[in-house]
Amino acid sequence: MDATVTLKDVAARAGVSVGTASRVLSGHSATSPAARERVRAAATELGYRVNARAQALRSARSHAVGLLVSDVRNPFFADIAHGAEQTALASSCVTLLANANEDTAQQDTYLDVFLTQRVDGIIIAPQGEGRGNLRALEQARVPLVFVDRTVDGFDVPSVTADNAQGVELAVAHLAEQGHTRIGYIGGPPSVSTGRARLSAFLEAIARHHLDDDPALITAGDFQRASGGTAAAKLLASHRPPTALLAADSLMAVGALTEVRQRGLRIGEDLALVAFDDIEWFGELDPPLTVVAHDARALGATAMRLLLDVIDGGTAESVVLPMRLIPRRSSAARPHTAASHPSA
Amino acid sequence: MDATVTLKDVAARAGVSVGTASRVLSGHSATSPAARERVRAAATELGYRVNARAQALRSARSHAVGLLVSDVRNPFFADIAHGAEQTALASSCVTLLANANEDTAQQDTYLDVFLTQRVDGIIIAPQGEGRGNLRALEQARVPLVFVDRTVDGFDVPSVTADNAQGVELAVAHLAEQGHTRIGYIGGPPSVSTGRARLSAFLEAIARHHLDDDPALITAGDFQRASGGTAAAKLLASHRPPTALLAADSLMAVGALTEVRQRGLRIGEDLALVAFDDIEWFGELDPPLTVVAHDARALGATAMRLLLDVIDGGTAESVVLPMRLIPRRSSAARPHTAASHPSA
DNA sequence: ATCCCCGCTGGAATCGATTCCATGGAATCG
DNA sequence: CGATTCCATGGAATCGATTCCAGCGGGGAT
Repeated sequence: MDATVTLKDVAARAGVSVGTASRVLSGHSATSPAARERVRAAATELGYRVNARAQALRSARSHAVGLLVSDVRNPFFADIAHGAEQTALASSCVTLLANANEDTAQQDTYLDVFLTQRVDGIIIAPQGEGRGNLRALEQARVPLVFVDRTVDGFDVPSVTADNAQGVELAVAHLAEQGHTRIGYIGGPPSVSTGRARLSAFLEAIARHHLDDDPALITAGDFQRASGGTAAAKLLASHRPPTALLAADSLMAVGALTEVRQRGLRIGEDLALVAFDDIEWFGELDPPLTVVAHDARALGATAMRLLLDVIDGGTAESVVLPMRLIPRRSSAARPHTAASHPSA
Repeated sequence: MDATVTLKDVAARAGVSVGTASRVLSGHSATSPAARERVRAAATELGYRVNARAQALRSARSHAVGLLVSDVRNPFFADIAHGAEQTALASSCVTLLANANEDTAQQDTYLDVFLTQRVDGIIIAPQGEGRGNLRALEQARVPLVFVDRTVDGFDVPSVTADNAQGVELAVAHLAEQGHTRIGYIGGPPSVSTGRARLSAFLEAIARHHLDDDPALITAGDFQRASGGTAAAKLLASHRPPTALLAADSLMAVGALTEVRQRGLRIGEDLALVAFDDIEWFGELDPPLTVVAHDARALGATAMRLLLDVIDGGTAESVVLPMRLIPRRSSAARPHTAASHPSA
């Protein structure tokens, strides 16, 4: 049971050489049944556990992969982390967790640590323009997979959500309810999902012949507070929107708070649709309509891709579908909204 | 920039032996300024990065620590993970994340993986009675720290919340509002926090001379669904409670849903207080009164303790205080509750 | 019966970094 | 000026597991 039991000890107890012991335990080369049995018995009796560090030094694999997200406290990334980690475990790989905290410098710090630890591969929801260590990764030929986000100019397999489809679902849903003025609370242009969702929104607006007033377009930073600021700006405008579409869940919560403080009722005076489903969005009052992707599947798929690349395969990027989950927050119809007390 | 640059390459380029190169880069032994400069320059030019695996094999430290929680998707554990991980990073240690999924078998699987990876130490929010691999850890003398929960019979430093104080705060708060019949939705007796909070509740009830009707005590499993079941049972009883106290956040959400479905209004017909503050509890309608501990501090403190133990120190267990955050969900006064429509 | 082949084995090299040991040269002191 | 000390350094052993290589013995084929 002691962690300091080494292969040499096992070999000695079994009365064979370390070479034979290794062959038996890794099961690769031919070994005699007698040796096999004795080595296995010795290993069990001594509580032998292979030293992954030594193994990693000799062979190329370390059975450790890095996962770099912006913040696990964001339920969306927590789901990704969980999906990735469970998939890794099934291949007996450990997951090194890293939070970039929306900070490019810390992202670089962690990539450096990953490189030093000689991980077998890295899954990352990248920040910024991909200058710093992201390039170093490519040059070091470390298997890499992007999840949720991508960076232009990198030939790296990715697992993303179908943002265009998601936006279309949301806009179509609101248009169907009769809304023509939809206020958009977007993400930062420095993140690929921020850019993709904005352009998809502009296209969807045009496709559905809705109001393309530039005053209806705002941008936040995917954090809660910015959602409130954006909502305030939209609602204070000359002709306020009758519906809001927020590009992520945290900004949606910020918007929700702001709307309430203005005495407006979501789902009655104003419709609200958010990206990313979070377990408790259905518990809010009113429950929030969302365009959701399966974050856990995102993480699990990314890990599968990564393990494939590590094994020498050539992974193809995957785009997962989004789906609309209509709840009460988008029950508002514009005529009602038109009569709401202006702020 | 290539990951395959080795110390030998650096030494060759600097025109010194590997021994000298190692001494310069680790900065331990005396080296001449000339050698220092040449080695450093060579290392930078080649983009040398020490191989942590090889380093770990030779020296005792691997600069990797394991963190085992039941589920990162639980915001409480996500906070712990974040706090722990950031603290580890400051000591340039990586954090291996593991989800036990409330499953003792998977907990054992992960402990095994950690042992194989030869981590420097492990932080764990333990499950079960501590049979399986938890004992193996103790025997292997791997530095260990318990977080949030403990297991009887283990002499392991821990970082926990002051459950007794938290329960007292909650009960005192409700008693002050005039409640005498408080329904308790507890955790599983297999988890230390479940046991501690229940006994603290019984003591607090006695101390405040409140109704000690055994029908007011229920237990769940810290998962959402069980909170709903428990609430249903409490509310269907002959003399339903006028206030509910839930031993964790997920069960509180379950109870909330159940209460709503019965047409009762939290904060008016019935008071609800929950353990664990979660960012969006203030966004619920009504905002939830909670007894909270700083989960991030819990994780950060646990990591500090662990790093201390790894460095040969003898860490003392820490008990962090809890505090009451009163919000509208506990504004209900019992006389109102008494007149609510019975289910 | 001889030869060859194949399965199994022990021994040794290897991965990359650390650290001990011995040595050479310079510096210091009597 | 000679002897002792000390500092910097190169070389080698080491950590634990894998894998190549050579050899040994047995069985089958001719």
